[in-house]
Amino acid sequence: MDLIKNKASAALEEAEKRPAHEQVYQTLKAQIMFGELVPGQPVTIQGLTESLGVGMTPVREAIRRLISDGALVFQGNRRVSVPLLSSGDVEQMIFARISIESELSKRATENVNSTDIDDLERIDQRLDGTIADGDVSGYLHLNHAFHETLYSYAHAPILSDLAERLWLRFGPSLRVVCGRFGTQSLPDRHKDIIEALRARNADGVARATAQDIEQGMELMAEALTDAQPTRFD
Amino acid sequence: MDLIKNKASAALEEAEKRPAHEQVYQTLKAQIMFGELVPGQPVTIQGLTESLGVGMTPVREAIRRLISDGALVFQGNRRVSVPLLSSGDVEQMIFARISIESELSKRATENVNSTDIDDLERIDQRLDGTIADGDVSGYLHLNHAFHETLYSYAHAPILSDLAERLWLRFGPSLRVVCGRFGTQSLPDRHKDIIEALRARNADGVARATAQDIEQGMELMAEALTDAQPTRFD
DNA sequence: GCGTTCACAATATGATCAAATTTTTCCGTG
DNA sequence: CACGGAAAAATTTGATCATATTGTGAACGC
Repeated sequence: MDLIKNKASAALEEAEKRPAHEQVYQTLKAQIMFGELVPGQPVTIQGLTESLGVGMTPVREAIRRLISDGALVFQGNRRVSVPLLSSGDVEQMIFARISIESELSKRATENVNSTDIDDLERIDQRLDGTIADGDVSGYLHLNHAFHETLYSYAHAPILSDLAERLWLRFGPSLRVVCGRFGTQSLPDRHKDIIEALRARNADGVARATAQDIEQGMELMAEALTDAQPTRFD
Repeated sequence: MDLIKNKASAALEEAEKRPAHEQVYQTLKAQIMFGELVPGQPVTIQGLTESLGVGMTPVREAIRRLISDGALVFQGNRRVSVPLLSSGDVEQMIFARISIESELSKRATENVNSTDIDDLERIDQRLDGTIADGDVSGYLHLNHAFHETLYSYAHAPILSDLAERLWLRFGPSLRVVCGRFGTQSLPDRHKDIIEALRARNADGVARATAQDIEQGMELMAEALTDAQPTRFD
């Protein structure tokens, strides 16, 4: 009897060399960060073993990692789900993101060469395309790529890791906001960032990054308090 | 009537009932944070299954969580070990710790009552005892307890989580520093923190916290560059 | 309503397979 | 004959799975 592989497992076949638990982790991470899972949605081990076509051990390990990342939450009674953010959570993330990511963009400015900036600009142009098309998924991927690429120039793995962890936390909720308001209402400061980068103006890059973050996160905070006026604590 | 359960036994049962993977995680976390494992030391799954007396699945899950925490590193070829910090790593952690933990102590100041401050002072007094006795292990535990308790007053779980993650990263290396120089050479600003807390001077608390962090981390940075003058990249 | 029972999902173990490191052996060279 | 290095065997460790056990929530009867 040959097992018919579904499309979810087909995505895994790309890098066949890596261990299964690593592949499951990367797959789930992308699904969470780019909002393919809805906040509050329960995540079951057995459901994933079936949809991903692997045993439960790799799935368990991936879920543990994502819980430590804050990308999933353990609901006490053996239940795991995608986190629902409170307005307090978002407020803390705004502070942390501005602190960490401003510094990352400042450090990136010290190290970039013009080729790097060109790469960044190309990503931003494609990003504009997704906004024009209303392509939410593409927008989320390219917006992340823009920031990740910028921060990679800082050569600061520990700070980058902290930033990545924060992105994982708000990914599902950001998707909800985009789904509600569309991509049109998501202004960004990427042009300012690129301009300041070309001028090698580190403080300007940091300031533009902080504004970019604040704009996006404030929008998310509003949408969340709007959607969940009451929370049961 | 045996239907009535008393609180103490219920709490005890709850502690006993924690799943094995959770217990393994907590055990390893403490061992790493308080320096019972040496930086660079390899960590094997089978070694832990024997020393902890549990199966490999709980051990694997705990290790995955700790890798996501940055408390353990995956060495490419399936090997896991306690991280060795470079001076660049320490420098990034200084920035991140000061950013996050200053904010936490600032927020804590807004929420504390005098009982909280008394608790903190009691911890600090016991901490002084361990310094006098040269009790490195006790020092590490109580120093952590002091900061964790202070930050818990901020009611900012996401920021606290980021801080905890950083503590896990430098725990093993801090232990090395203490082992080398003893506890005498570790000055802290805890008295300043408590004083500013009593005055409800949030900026003062934040400043004292930043100084406390900077002093400790700088000492660690010196000791590390001293111990590992050359690194092979 | 309350208590018991039932079904399902999660936890944990041991077995099995694969990969990597270490040790051993063998051959060639000085 | 001794030494060094490469190849191969052996051992150790990691990865995955199948299965048994346990706990949880829900349905049912009282």
